[in-house]
Amino acid sequence: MTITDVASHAQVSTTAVSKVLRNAYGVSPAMRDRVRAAIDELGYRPQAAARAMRGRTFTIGVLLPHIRNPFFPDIVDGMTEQVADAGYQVIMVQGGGATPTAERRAIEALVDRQVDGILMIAPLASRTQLEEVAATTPTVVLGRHERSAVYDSVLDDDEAGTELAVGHLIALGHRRIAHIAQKDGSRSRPAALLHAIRARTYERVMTEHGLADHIAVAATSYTEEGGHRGTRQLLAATPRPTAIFAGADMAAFGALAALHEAGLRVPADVSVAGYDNTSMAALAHISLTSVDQDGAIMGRTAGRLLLERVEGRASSVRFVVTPTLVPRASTAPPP
Amino acid sequence: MTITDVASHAQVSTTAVSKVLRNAYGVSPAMRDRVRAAIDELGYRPQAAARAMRGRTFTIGVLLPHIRNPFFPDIVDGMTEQVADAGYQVIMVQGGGATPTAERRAIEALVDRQVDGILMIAPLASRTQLEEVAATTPTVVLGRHERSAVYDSVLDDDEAGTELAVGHLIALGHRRIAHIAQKDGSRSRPAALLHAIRARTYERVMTEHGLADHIAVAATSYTEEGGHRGTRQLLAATPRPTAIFAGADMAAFGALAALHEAGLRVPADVSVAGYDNTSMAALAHISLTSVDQDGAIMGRTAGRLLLERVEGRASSVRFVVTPTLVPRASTAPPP
DNA sequence: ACCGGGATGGGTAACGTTACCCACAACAAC
DNA sequence: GTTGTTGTGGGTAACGTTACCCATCCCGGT
Repeated sequence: MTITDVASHAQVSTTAVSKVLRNAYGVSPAMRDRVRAAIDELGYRPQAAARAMRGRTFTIGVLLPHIRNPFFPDIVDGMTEQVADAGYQVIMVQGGGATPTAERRAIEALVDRQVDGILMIAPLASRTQLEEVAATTPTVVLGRHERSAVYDSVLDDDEAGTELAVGHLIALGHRRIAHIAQKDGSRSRPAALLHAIRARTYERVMTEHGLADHIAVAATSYTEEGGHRGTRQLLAATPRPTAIFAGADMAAFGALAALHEAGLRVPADVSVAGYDNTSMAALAHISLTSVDQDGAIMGRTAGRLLLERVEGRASSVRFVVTPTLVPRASTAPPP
Repeated sequence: MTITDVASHAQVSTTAVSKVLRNAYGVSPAMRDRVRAAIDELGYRPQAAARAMRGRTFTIGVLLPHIRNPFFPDIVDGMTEQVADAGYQVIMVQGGGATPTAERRAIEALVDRQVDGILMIAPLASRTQLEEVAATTPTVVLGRHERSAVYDSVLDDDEAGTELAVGHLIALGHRRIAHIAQKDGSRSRPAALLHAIRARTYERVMTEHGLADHIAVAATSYTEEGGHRGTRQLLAATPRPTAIFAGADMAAFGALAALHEAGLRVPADVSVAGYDNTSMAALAHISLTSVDQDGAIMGRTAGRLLLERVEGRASSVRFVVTPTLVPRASTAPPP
């Protein structure tokens, strides 16, 4: 079932069919209808691979660190909503999270498949690597703060978000506030990555409030397991922290588990705050104070920017959303 | 950067390069080394689209109902682990969950991209539709109980799992046990889908224990929102149920939220059990009794079966995992 | 009657890779 | 010496689609 079959069935040339498929110029309404009818009748569907050889694949690739984080679906759904109408399909690949090698392979997989645009969520790769990809394929990077002339950026103001969270804990009277950060395996360790910003801002805010001596960071990862391990490290200190600011809700969940195992009550003994305001954080049994960033808008914007780039825009755009604090029951004044 | 460039750089034919790339027969070790060197030197990467025109794409497509359910990552990770060594890349598409139209589009997207194999997780499509796809592309269906000669099945013994959960509640002394099920939008409504099995088995177990009069089902969806809405429906009955068996952990989380809002304590007033034993269920603050099924093994097996089919196996395989019950603090004797 | 130009449709050469064949050399068996 | 056989390498025609170009036709203006 190829374009040739459709052409002979509709008594037109393959060129005509191709034009109809692409809404190209030079087709009379009569022919369009005839071709459309033939396509429906035969149930024809164009092969993406053959299209890729000459033109577009109508595919947007999304690189996710992993699909465990409940914040990513918001982004992906926003993206899908935005590009579906234009006939684009969203495909996702997992980047393997902590190891830059796995991420690199995932990005290459998207490039090899000639997707028309790539959204990379918090990639670990060096800026040079990202720009190499962006030189070939329209690219939007989400969650990194550096500016680039070749790709667009969509990000949350992580400084503001961190200030909100840490400021909230300080306002409650906490002084020994610890932080759970993500340690990535990359040698280059781009300082512009969101977790680096959050960690740095945590230290800055602590210092500005005269709490530099109480800075304590467990560099594990933004996962449940990382939060668990990080909390155990932090609890080993004497005196132990009275509050923990986790760089992501997932890590905060792990922190809650570790605190419970240690026999500590939240928030009576230790307060916990997260970041991302995932739906799980709102559950009554968890009720996690968290920083909210609008993932759906970020996803939609990323989609729009990619479509613009596919259509030819060359200038670089930077879109920043402002986070808000959602205080819940996991934070309270220190004991 | 094409195969021709590599060929001329290595002073061999394109055929030779192609053979090396595919590990095909008819290459001397000397030539293989020479070609490999040229490939590395030039940083050549084969274009998936061009390969797809003649041969394989080395891509496995995974259809997910959505990426919000924390059980799916286990499956995807198992799959990835299994096929990565063979050089395959896993790409994921979202099926839109409740609407068969969105799912159909997602499946078509995978077929159009000529993936070498497809894993469909709990698809809603009719068996006929699935078999049409499977006739063209090696297919593994996860979470459906019907037998097919053209695709392989990987599933959890949902009858056994449901018996464990409902039996556990009955053994605790509950009689008014309600169920939260998934209502799919399909007209055909395949009875072999996992949620249909769970609902049917729930009714059977209740009946077998003489509790037919206490059967109460809220047909919403296996999501947090569905669990929330379903629970509100169930609580409207008088007398209200003393236990809720949600067909999935996600729905159980929604149930916990709704119960909390209604001022009911878990498990003192109402017990709650889920299915999937997601990592969230284990959190101390939630401590949800749940049915565990090994997603990693299911994913690995699905990967193995797909690779076998790509290699030519035509017979049909069915792989069933046996679930276990993980009792936690969300279930207790009725008040 | 002639010309110009817009609208419409088609012919055809790519795109990068692989499957299928064939060619040749080296060597063993008769 | 002839005949297979095996190992090794290359030539080439596809695969399905689109971009580019060219051929008509029709209409209005001179």
